[in-house]
Amino acid sequence: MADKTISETVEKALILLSHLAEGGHDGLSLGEAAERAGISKPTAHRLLNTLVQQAFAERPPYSRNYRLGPAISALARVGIATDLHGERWRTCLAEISAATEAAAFLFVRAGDEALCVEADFGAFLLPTLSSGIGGRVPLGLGPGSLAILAGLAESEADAILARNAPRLRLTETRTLETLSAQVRAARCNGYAFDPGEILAEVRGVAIGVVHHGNPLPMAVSTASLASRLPEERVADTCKLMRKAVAKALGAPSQPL
Amino acid sequence: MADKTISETVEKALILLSHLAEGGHDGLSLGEAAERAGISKPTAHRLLNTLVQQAFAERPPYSRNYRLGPAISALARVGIATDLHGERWRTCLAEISAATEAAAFLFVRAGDEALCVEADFGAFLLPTLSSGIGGRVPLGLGPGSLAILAGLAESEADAILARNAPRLRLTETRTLETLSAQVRAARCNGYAFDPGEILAEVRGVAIGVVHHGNPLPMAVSTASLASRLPEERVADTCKLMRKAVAKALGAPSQPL
DNA sequence: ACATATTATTCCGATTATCGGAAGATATGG
DNA sequence: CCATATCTTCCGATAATCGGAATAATATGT
Repeated sequence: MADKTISETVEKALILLSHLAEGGHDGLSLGEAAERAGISKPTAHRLLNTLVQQAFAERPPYSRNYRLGPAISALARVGIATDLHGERWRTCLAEISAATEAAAFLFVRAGDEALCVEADFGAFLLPTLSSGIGGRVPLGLGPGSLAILAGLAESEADAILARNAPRLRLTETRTLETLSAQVRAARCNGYAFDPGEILAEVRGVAIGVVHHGNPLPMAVSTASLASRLPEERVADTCKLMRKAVAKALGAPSQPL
Repeated sequence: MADKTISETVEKALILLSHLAEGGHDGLSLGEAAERAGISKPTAHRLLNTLVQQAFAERPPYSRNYRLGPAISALARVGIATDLHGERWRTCLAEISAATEAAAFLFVRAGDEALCVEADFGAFLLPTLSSGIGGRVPLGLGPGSLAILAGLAESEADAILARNAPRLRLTETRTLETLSAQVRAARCNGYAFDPGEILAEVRGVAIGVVHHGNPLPMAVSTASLASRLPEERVADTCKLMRKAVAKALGAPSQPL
């Protein structure tokens, strides 16, 4: 269905690999992994074994699951040490921060949380959910989280929201249902907006990072004082963010 | 030829991916990548495109090369933040350090260098080549480097030695040829030994990390004062290191 | 600016690996 | 110890893969 210049088998293996990250230290069982990746169990089995053989995955001694392996760790250490993409994201965030007079953040999904891996507070120090690089937020809290959820399958997003429920600061007017609706809205708008719901007077906008049409489990978000981000400027802010992210990713512009 | 439970296509793609790390920021051209991975150019082209489509690779805007992509960076950040394997390696190094009364290090290959990603100096502060976590050594200098080279194809190892020649402290008795011979010896012995050649009075032993029979571009090494590591204890030290590494990797013991 | 060499990309038919249902094995829990 | 769930292996029909050769795009030298 997709391009003819693409190997479907490898595509499945890579999807499987991406999903393995969600299992964290304990990994995923064969069935879980197969289901999340949308492939049959025998096929998943063969592909996972291939990943294991090449050390991209491994099986914890105490269980029959699969988790990310030493080869990924090696790539990770090298990637971090050589600052593989950090500089480009920092540039991206700096642009956004400068143009919007807001703090800008890059989140990546880590299991059921969003992990802040880059941040640019610009000239203004704001209280934020993640409080900067290394900070974590349960998926469902704040616009960055919502934008990441919007990139996932709806059933998966809802499952995560349910698991994170205790940490999502739910109230009478803020329920799992309203959050799920916000995720759907984000999916359809292409951005997530928090009008000061979580931290009073702090507004945020976030967009998911899309690479070649596939949503990555990453999001770029901004946070600013409500007075600095009137609703009518949200659309403009988004356009600006999308442009900056597209530049960071290279040529292929962000869709929507 | 190999196991029937393994996908050859995916195997090739993963090998390709591993080799992409060697290109650093500039990446590798199609031809280079295909050659290093040992596959034909059309196939490499298709597989690399698949990697690009899934964001595991990307093409720098200014060249036609391929390099590691945002998805790898994302996995990397998550892996580091959740300390995916760090704890196990630290335990491994601590065991080695305690048992041998020597400093212990974990190196991973980063292009033409070895990058120290974990270190345990034990009770003794020694001068070392990499001087600890984050330190870099050109491949060819020190036992850890040699052990990594020993895990590569001979032609590739020699090519790296040649490129690194200016940094390898060559002398009349220490030439590219003797180094190449040391790599071959390490490949056949299963360990690399430095009898104080680089830093006087500092001896080191290193073994490559092997996962399911495939050498990973990683090595565990020790460094201690010459008086503490007489030649006759080298074999024992190696056995001990191999056992510790096998434990760190899970069940499958280190061969040789 | 043109010609040439190099490298990347597309095409396509023969080959071969892949896919997934069903059967068998292994672990888990009562 | 048996029942249940999950994982793993088997195997033939199917469909994707492979790589040589042709073509296109880019880099290099004059």
